[in-house]
Amino acid sequence: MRIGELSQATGVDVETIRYYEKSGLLPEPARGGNGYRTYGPAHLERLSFVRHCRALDIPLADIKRLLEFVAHPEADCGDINRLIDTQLARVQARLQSMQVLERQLRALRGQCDAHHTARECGILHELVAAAHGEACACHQEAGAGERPAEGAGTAKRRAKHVKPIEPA
Amino acid sequence: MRIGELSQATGVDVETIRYYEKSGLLPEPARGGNGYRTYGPAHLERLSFVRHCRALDIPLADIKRLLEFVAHPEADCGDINRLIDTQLARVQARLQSMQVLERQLRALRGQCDAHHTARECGILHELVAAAHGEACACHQEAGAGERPAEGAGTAKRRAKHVKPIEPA
DNA sequence: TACACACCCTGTAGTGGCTACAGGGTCAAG
DNA sequence: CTTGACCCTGTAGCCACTACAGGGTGTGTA
Repeated sequence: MRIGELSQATGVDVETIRYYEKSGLLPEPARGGNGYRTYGPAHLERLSFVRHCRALDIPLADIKRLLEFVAHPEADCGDINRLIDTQLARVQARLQSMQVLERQLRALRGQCDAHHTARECGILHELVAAAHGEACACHQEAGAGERPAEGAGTAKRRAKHVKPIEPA
Repeated sequence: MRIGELSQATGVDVETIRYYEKSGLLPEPARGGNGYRTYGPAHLERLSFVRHCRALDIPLADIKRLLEFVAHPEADCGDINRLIDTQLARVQARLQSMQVLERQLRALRGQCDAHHTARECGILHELVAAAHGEACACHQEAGAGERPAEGAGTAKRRAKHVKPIEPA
């Protein structure tokens, strides 16, 4: 099986497969005389495993850890549970912030109904008013009137996210 | 006002302010004899605007466009509405995928209750079984038993996301 | 035999929105 | 005269890819 066939079989981009190999998620495959990678069914399975985990939005580093558990079945599985719990908590936190965001954007969107000039646009007015520190439609219900200089540490949180891939 | 004070006043990290400037979101401020940036109330307001938009998870490129509308109030506001609609759609799509994800992870988590070895761990079993193409607890309700090689284009979608900052 | 075309290789750079240094300068207080 | 807080520029890192440049290989057809 060459890389293109593996790609076809799994629906994973060729470049992504090479990227996984470089990241240590897939073992280095054998090479033909021409230098081409040669894969077997074990590789396919492992790639599917990785992909399924990615569909659950599990970060590559965690997938690596899960793969170690697969390789060492005698280990205690407590860490697996914790890993999934962490992932679940991450997703739940994001879910909640998305819900809040949706409400806020809907409130903002409700400020402008028809075509005006930007000067008369309720949305722009809201955004500018918010910048003045005035109460805004989108954030009024957050219970936070004004909290200046409370951040600085707030931005420290980095919760990057890539939309999960559909299950393979 | 020096950059540190602006940072304090808005809760935005100093490095982030400089980053916004480099990205063209903030105008280049005047400089003192020592090369230090000097800001006025207009900068503060503009930074607050940017931050409020970021709290709504609006990408920097779109914020730039909104700022142009602020500068040109005679323009038609239709684009503003479309911009917010797009943003709302983006958030809603993500919201939905987060909801699905949460269900999936919960189903997966339910597979392991106590402490076993990894060999007996229901979670790991599920993940491995899924890699085999068998039906799994997490993805069974998606209505998709097996769709191999349907992807390839699926991974093309890149829906990056940074968790929105709390409203300033 | 000549060529086109599909596939493969490596390596590097780009995405977004920051964050974190390294390596230096400036300024006020003690 | 030193300490420390602040400021400067520039570069590299994060994540999970994606995209390309610049080359080699293998197969089918004219």
